Amino acid sequence: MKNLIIVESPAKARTISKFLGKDYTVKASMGHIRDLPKKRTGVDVDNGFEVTYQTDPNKKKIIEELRKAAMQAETVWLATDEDREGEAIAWHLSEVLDLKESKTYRIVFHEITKDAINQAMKTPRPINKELVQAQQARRILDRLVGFELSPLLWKKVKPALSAGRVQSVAVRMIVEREQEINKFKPQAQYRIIAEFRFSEKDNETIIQAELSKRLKSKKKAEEFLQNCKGANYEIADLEKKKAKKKPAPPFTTSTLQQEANRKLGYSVSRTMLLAQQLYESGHITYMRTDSVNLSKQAIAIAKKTISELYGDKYSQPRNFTVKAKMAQEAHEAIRPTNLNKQKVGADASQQRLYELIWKRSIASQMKDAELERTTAKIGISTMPKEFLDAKGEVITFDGFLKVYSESYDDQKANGSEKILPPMKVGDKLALIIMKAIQRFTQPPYRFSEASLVKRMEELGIGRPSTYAPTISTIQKREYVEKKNVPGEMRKYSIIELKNDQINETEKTEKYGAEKGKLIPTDIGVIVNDFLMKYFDNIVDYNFTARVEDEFDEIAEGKKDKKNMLKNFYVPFHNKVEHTLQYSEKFSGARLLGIDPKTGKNVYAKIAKFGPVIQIGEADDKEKPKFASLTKKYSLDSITLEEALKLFKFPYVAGTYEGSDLVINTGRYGPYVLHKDSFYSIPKGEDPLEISQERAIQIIEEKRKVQKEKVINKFGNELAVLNGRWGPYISYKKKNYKIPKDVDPKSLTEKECMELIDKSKAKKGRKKK
DNA sequence: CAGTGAGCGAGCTTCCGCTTGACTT
Repeated sequence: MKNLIIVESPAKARTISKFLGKDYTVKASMGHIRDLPKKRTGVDVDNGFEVTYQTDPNKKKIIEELRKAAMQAETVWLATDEDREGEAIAWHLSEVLDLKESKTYRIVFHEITKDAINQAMKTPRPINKELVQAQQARRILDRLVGFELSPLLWKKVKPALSAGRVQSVAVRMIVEREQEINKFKPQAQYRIIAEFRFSEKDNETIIQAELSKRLKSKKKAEEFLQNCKGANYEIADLEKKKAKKKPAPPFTTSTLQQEANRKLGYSVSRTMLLAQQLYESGHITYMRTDSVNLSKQAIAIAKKTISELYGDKYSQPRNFTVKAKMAQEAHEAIRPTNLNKQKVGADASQQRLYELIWKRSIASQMKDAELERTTAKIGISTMPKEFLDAKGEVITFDGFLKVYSESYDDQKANGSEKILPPMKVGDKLALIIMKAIQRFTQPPYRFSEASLVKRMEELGIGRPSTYAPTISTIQKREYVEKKNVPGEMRKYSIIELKNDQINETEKTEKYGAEKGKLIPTDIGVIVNDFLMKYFDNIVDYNFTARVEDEFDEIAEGKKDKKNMLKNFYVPFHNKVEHTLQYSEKFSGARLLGIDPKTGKNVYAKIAKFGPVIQIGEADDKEKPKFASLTKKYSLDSITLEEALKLFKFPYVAGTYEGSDLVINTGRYGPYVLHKDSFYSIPKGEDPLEISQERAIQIIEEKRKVQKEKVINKFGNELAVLNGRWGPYISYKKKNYKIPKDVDPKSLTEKECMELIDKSKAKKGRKKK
């Protein structure tokens, strides 16, 4: 073997090996090949922050393969990504594979084309040791922060919690957003809208207009309408303005996650899974990137495709520059590998994601859209200083809008693109109706997974490869929950002026409802309070930005890794030690009041197994009593009355079939206990209010499901069962799918075994 | 994929970034 090229991703390796001849073998490292130990820090803080690396046991096979290939090769080309992590991977490879400097070259390329690779091989360079040092500094800092703060949380708050440079700031953003919303006091204002028609020409067209300012009180709104009684209206001024809209740049990981969430309703992890599948089948470029750059070749193909599909006048090749603060741009933007393919993907959800990527990439290479915005000012004879505005917008050239337009989180469904009828200054208008509608100012929106990623990217916290995992971590630790907020009802008033009569009516509206948003839990709030109190420097929004600057200086050789780490670690570690020794247990205890029965204090706090109510003090002779909070309540809002009710558990809701129906809450939520069997009470029901009838209903429902569960049984190990997602085959504790066109009831034992064999065979193929 | 139902104890938990499998529905 003459040449061995090592890249990070196997899909990339496959593509490259197609370009290159027999003299080249291309292999993938599958990311990092070794790391700090799993169970201990692996950093000798007293000895210049020397580290111990361990090879990942799952990577043994790959490493052996690479080592063998490297020994056989005349030349080894380390072609990992051109960023801090990629440089470190190259260095680890050279260490672990014991590569000889004389036959090892470090190369980088940004486009996966034959030319780019050949060019890269003409300009090899040694491994950049400073950049590797910077990566080590990053890794060590994250490890020390995570492995010192987490155990502190176990001791002071609750076991099995975690904290880190990235996740703790993400939680902080969600907690603070919720606090802002709770603090928010809506202000009422009045919006004046009016409908007119022309009094001297065509009577059909209705013109809608609005007062540009809002009126602060009901009194002012009434006055305004009073003053309009008997008024004449005419067009006082007409203004036409030309405007342009530019297409958004091609997708990065973060913008793809946001748009797929807004337009397709995909979660961040679903988007990444589908994108990975598209990437592995060769349909799109790499999906973890912070670059908006397109290759020259891609721009050229886009130009050709746009001309063919829409005509030359729609094409406008463009280069975009990065917006993201800490972008490292090791890859291109996310785009179709073949921009002339409009539709690809193995299933509907892949196709929809691909279509989105295709449209965004193509639109980014198209002309600006041109618009004409018209504003007509309508004069009111009784109030010479006030004007109502009628606004219209016409698209004079659609440009990129032909293909794609970006969505926004706060997009309001008010269809602003209205067209105004032809009119001129002096045209007289007749009022049909004028309304003063009470409107309330709005609190900020809660974060969705995607808008959280957007904010993280703005602050430079996390990387494209970690956005999705971070979001799942903070949910797994139960710091935040993804939930729907039902919203509440409120009244608002409308004052109408019609035929010179003023009428007031009251209406009801729903407000504050949100879907799939991130909401902090009690534990999330308390851990954040703890970190804000003792480690505000770590959860500072600019902490990452500041250390990133220092990592850059290390990479440029201007700063020493050991000094940087020492300057951070010494005060940090002292603070950890000090907190460990001197601070009380941090339970977020809140005194709710006095228990009328015992006269003892009632607290709401976090205990070892989550949020509880405690009656009495820990150092009393008599041990305090505890009750867990049910889902409905949170620590910072539960009242004394509600808290005392929780001590009702376990209680008897009635009897059934001669046995008690006992209601209780346990490890997995509230349940009904009846004759030694447990029946979960569905989420959303208040377990304190379970009647005998409801308890019986819950039991009967479960019995019915269990009865219907077994469709067919063949011996002890094989059965056709009904599960949450429909019928399936269960065999030796493993489950197998039943094809859609097969009737599960008619399946024989033999047919079942055939299906099982088939699915095993399929798996075998996939492995290869 | 369907059942689990704590709370002295002993020993465990944890970070961020790079990758894709193995699992399944």
